[in-house]
Amino acid sequence: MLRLSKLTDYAVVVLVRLSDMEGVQTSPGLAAATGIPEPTVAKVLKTLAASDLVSSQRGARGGYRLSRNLSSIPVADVIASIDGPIALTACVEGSGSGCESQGLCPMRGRWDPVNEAIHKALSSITLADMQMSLLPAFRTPDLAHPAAFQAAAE
Amino acid sequence: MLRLSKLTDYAVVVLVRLSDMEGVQTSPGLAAATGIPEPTVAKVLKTLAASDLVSSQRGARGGYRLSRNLSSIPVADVIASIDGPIALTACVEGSGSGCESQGLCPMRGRWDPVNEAIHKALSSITLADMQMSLLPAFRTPDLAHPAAFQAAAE
DNA sequence: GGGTAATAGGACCGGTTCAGTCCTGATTGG
DNA sequence: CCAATCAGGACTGAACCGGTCCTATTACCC
Repeated sequence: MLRLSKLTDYAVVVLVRLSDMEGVQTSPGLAAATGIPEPTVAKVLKTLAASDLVSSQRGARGGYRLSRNLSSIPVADVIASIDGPIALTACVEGSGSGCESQGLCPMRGRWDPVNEAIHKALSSITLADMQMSLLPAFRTPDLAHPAAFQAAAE
Repeated sequence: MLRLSKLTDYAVVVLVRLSDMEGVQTSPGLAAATGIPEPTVAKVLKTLAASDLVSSQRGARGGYRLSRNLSSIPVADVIASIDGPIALTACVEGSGSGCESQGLCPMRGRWDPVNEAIHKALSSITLADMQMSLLPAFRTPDLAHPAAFQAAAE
């Protein structure tokens, strides 16, 4: 199957949760609220901040907040932020030399229409859509008792 | 990015090439025609045969042939054959016990609309579409001199 | 001004997955 | 009966990824 990176999954959770909370939120705070380990939440938030999906405030009393509304964030943006450009490809881009079978790669351009279709599909779904597809029980978590999340996650 | 398995890429190449050739083709023959190593071609064909995308003939003078026309094979079918069901997911299915955070997984069902959109997109594109998006030079390879492919691929 | 709380941005390690190969058996034509 | 071919699975080496941690840097607050 098309494997989605776990980090992307976390990113969606964190962003949705962030929209439920008021003001700036620290990464330890979000970790407690989501049940995701703190270092991992921090990593995700740093990546999201680099793509301007969240804005960050450094220093004491700092933290993160959404830089746009959930309905203005297509899931394509989140995937692109964490996993890189959306493209179904087997060719490794890091190699610099391109495909090993230089210029004769029979794949050249073959997947383009597929990628285009996928990108279009992912751009039409926003985080607000994903938020709504949750079970109601998880839509408005009891923020007064974040520990309940921790316990349940074990 | 959404990584596509290399085998799936090979599968598309082999299927398109298969449609260009007459009669049943052996896997060594297709390996020579595509420049893909023979054991790998054999593995791909076995998998495709298990999904009925190609039909196989065992024994001497046996081989493979397409079981449907290229325009009747959505790329979704090829991906599903090689990579398994099309679903963007971070949850590991092999685990049997499902998500570790039993029943409280905040993801539950969240990606469903996304998967649906992707599946729809991939079902609307056939191998015939991908064949056409090739550079003309590679559309009708010189089958009389398959060695040219081998040499160029090195 | 100094201490504390928080983000920024890497480096790093271990586990998992995957591409690729090979081996043994089953089937069929000559 | 022999040779050619597919079927199916085991195995290995390498690449990738998740997760953690460490060291700056920045800003608030006393």
